[in-house]
Amino acid sequence: MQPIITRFPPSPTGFLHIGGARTALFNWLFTRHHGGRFILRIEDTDVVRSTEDAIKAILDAMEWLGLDWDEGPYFQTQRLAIYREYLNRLLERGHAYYCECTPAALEEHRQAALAQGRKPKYDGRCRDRGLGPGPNRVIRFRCPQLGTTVLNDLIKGPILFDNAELDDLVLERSDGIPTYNFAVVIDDITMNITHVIRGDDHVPNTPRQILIYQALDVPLPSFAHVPMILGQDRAKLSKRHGATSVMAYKEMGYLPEALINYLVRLGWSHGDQEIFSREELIQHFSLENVGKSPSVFDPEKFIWLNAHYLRARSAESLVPLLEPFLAAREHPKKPAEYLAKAIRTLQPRTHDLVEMADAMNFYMVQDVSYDPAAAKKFLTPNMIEPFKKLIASLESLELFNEANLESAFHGVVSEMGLKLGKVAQPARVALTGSTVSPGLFEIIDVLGKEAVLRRLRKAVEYMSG
RNA sequence: GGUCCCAUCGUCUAGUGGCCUAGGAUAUCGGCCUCUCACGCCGAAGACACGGGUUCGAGUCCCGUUGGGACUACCA
Repeated sequence: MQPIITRFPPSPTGFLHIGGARTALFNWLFTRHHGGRFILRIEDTDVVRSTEDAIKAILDAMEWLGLDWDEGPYFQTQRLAIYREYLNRLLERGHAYYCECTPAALEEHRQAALAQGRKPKYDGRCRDRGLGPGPNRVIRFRCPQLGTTVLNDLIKGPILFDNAELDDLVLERSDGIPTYNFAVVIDDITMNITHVIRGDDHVPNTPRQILIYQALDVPLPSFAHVPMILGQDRAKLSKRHGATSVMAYKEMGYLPEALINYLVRLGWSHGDQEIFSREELIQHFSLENVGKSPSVFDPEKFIWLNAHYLRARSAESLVPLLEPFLAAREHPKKPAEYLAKAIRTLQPRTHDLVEMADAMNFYMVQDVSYDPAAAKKFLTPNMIEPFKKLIASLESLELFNEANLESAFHGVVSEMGLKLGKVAQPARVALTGSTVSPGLFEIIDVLGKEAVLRRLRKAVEYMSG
């Protein structure tokens, strides 16, 4: 059995988006599962729209997601000689021909056909003129007009196309650069690609590509077309659906393992399992379990997964990931140990790193500012006495740990004949400025004796003033 | 318009003719836990688009209808 070789061929005309990332992921998983080779190929034949920035952005995103490749990146614009060679073979065998129709004339034809309700396809007027090379001439593929072409799709099953529906597509532009449909075939042939796994928006292209394989008399790879990812309006996911770039999610505080897990479950399943480690994914992934229908991108489920992975990670590993977000909020640097301890209290309470960085605020500042409503409700003069007792009790504590803190609190509370809640909320406001926070004793433990006493005294001052 | 694809809770999905009184997840709602908020746990509500066949039996197979989507470039 021949080794499996797949490829991911983004065109560098923009960032790596969610749909492309899932296609890359499926290719990667399929390849890793079978122990094959995964090739990265940059399809930059659209020289007008391709940019260096986009190439870098795509590579960065692949790296962030942990989708490593075994070969490449190859660039199509560096392979022009190869395309030329295959083009000559096609020309020699009469499978291709020169055409001198101008884009303007073609466009006019299209419009006319559309206006009359006819199918807008190239009419083949240069087909048999026996034209040779010349300025402003393109090379077209001589498409068989009879018969049917069958695409045996691994996901969708057999799909039949009537060749009469196809027209003579352009293989090489007038500037000598091949078009996508030609370059992709030649690359897949010369790179020995065994499985072409791509979005099903490519299905209509496939019969034309198959015809080129046949004209060249080379064997076909296997094709697998995965359904689209749609936005919430059920249209193909695009910029207008909000964030669609992979790296935008990094900036929004998402974890790569969450994106991977979310994306893989869009179209693929393994029974009822929702959470997968990368190893499990490689172990279980197969094309047979890829569904046929498109799926809607659901930010709510994605955020749930992200929160899950945020909780699953060690607090220590989160420190370097969170630091840029903290720095963006202009907090001074704190020791990693302190940050990890603080992060641990926030892990079950936040869904992403942005939320976490915001929630970190009271751990990062010198003095907290009170939420006005919270202060008004809880920092009332009747709390002065309990707070003073609390301060005295905490001051005398040798070991400032959660257990001792808890008994110190309970001591004060019962002495005053109060419920813990009566003191806890005011203390929370005093320490964090807010009525919502991690557990009181966790906070105190992280903040440390000095900061806690300082904030409690400030609160007493506030209540007295 | 033409060609092609698709169709199970709002969303992601399990289901490959009897195990389905249709399962899980998320979101929603209720309860428990509790120093607040989360987490966690328990529970509720919620789907086989419709119509014909085939079959002893259909969510599962076939046909049609409807609905949605993709493509229709010297973009990829």
